[in-house]
Amino acid sequence: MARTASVPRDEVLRRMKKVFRENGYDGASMADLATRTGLAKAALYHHFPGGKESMAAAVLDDVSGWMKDNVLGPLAGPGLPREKLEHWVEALNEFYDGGQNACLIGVFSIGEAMIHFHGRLGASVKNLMTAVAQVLIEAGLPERVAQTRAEDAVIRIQGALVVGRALQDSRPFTRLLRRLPDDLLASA
Amino acid sequence: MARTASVPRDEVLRRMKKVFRENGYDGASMADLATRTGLAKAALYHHFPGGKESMAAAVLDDVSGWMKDNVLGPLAGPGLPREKLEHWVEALNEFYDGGQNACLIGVFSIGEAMIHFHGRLGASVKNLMTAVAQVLIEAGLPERVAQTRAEDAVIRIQGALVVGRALQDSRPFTRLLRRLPDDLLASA
DNA sequence: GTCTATAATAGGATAGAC
DNA sequence: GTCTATCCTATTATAGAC
Repeated sequence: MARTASVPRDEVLRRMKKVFRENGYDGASMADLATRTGLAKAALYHHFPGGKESMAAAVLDDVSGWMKDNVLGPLAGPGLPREKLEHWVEALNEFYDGGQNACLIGVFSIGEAMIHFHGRLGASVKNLMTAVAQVLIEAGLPERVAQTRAEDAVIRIQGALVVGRALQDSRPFTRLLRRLPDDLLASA
Repeated sequence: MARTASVPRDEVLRRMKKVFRENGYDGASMADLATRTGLAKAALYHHFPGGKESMAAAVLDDVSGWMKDNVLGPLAGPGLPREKLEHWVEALNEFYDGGQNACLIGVFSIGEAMIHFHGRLGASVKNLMTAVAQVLIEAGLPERVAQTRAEDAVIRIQGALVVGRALQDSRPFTRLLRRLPDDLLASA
């Protein structure tokens, strides 16, 4: 499993993730993935014998790990609610590159990818909503309000990414992130 | 242009729209489109000589027409702001079948479709945001607030469709529609 | 581990009969 | 207007040398 080659596995995953985000699952061809990772198709199959599906799964695993380390962990960890939410939106801004990157949850929820991955996509959404709601409960909001707002936050993030792509304008996303902590913490 | 055949053009467009919504542009194959419309591939090419791209364009035209008749027109027409917004969410509920149908704006904003249609997608989003903002201005909200809320409404609709798909649960969308008019008209 | 070459299949598009 | 049959390219995937 040790990888000492020219393109480290992390970088391969990073580049594949970019291809999937831009083209979706059905729109991402092995030729794309090979060219953009800098590896020949056969080399990709060496690392991911399951083909495109296992490449997408590996990318999702990588994203899940990042989310656990940079979002779910910090949200569940110590700190003031507001500070944790501020840290969260900063992490989101980085992850989605200010709204320029699509989210794989949206992109993989149609076509062939939906068949393979809908379970994981739903779980990711649920985990995030639960983690955000928990922070809002810590902040003193009633559970029901916390859950409604957490759902609304995830909805808005996904929606802002879609609208931003359609308009080719990252401002809806950055505007959203700026007011999200205040909106979430407003008195009930 | 008169069409007297077994499957009328409107029905063909309806079925193609369904295929594109479920599979995206890159994920919708000519074989799918042929099977699901009930026409042979060659018959589809007879009606849409431009191939898949012009089929998607025709579907987008059809949707634009529906939106103009059922959303943009009514929003710009006579009536109380609240009644127009209530009518709007009813139309959305019908159009997205209670959240079960994806929106082509989101689905076509990646891959090959993004290249062909990003202009139209952005225009659709802008038109809707403008129409909603105008109703809010009629309702007495300051222009800046109206625009912010209209953007937020479109963002939430798109986001609720994505989250609903990922969770395979239409409730986020129906919940959103229920509170949308109140949220939009709340005092500034 | 990586490559070139190639097999096997699916995809978009067309020809030509009816 | 619709069909069957076909073409050509792209696509997924593998073989086998290095």
